[in-house]
Amino acid sequence: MLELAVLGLLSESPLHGYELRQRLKATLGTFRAFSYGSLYPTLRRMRDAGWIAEDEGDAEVVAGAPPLTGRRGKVVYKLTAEGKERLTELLAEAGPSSWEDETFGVHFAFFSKTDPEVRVRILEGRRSRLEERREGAKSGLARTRGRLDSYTLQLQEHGLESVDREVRWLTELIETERQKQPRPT
Amino acid sequence: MLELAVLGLLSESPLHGYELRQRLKATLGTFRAFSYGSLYPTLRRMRDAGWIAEDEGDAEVVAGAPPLTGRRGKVVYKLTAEGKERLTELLAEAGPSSWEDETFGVHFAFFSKTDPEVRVRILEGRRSRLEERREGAKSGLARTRGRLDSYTLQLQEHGLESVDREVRWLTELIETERQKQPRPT
DNA sequence: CCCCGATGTATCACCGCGATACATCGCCGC
DNA sequence: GCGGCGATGTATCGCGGTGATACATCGGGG
Repeated sequence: MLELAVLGLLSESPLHGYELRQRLKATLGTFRAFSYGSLYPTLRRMRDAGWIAEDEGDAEVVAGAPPLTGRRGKVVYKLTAEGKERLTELLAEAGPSSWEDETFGVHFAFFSKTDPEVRVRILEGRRSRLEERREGAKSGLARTRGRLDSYTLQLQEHGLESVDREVRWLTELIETERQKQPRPT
Repeated sequence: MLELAVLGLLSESPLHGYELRQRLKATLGTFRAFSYGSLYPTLRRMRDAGWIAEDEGDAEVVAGAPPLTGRRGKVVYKLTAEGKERLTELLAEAGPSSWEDETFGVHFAFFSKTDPEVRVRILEGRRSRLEERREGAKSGLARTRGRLDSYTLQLQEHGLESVDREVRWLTELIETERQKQPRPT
């Protein structure tokens, strides 16, 4: 969810749309881009909801000559108090929604702001989710193996390996987290 | 794109929505699911466009007693002549749209129906796309390395490895294709 | 005999994408 | 000195896909 990412980035420093998008790319890497087509509407939505506000200060930079076409100046956003609360809330979210393909990466990117215990729960949830998926695909594959042409088969197998690889990655991460958190219970 | 997948599956045998979805899962594996929320609207759209038609034959199975709530019986779809043409057209598509993350897998799943030369072009296009992405992410990473916290960094690196892995997979596939197609030019 | 899980069709609100438009700024080359 | 071009910057639109939800039927096992 874009909302979390925006909140997370703004919690470090005020930014405007363009910068936000740059940071998004730098933070999420190959994993996800987030186009302007979703950024700007989201920004508006969040401003209306009160999580973020337009930061006066250098908004007037270009405010002299060109009021043509209805003034389009740089708009800097910053986190409000409610926004900070909302961020805390979202970071604490450890349910199924934080395990999904699209969401997990965003959560992970802001793990340094997340409670250690929540971190482990998200990691484990994600892993079970992937394991389920893997088992489902495996048994499905076993059932239909003969009937599939070689390309379909290769796609399945490559997919399976990808999932497997992520499971191993997660397992390592969980291990590391546990060492940092000797005995949580 | 769902359209291609539906066309591809129906080209083998007539199916109704539920079966279609099962086949979709079996064909695409972990790669993609396609929910009913997109399947049914797409089916309707395609029927209106004339690519597919409702197959009379066992549509009347339950047609006796329960006309309550506006009869909801099993609807079997089959490919029309125009649909067959459309399928051919889509299979020949080797432009950027066939290299995208979401699209590529679908194209690949139906590679056995695709012209060998087109196969190679799609594979190569996909590979360049991924290589670009990898280089972009790499240089971005190099630029911001110090400033990133360890989680963000790990996310980036895992993503990079995933991309790299797919590139290698594609390279093998291209190799294999070339051996089947000794000298195309 | 009843309930439950599989089969089956359908809709809705929401989200994010890609294309597109438009405007300004700074710098490089001619 | 000036013209163009790439980076910076904000914004909208249509579309396709998702997840939740609703509802109905059927077969089989407790």
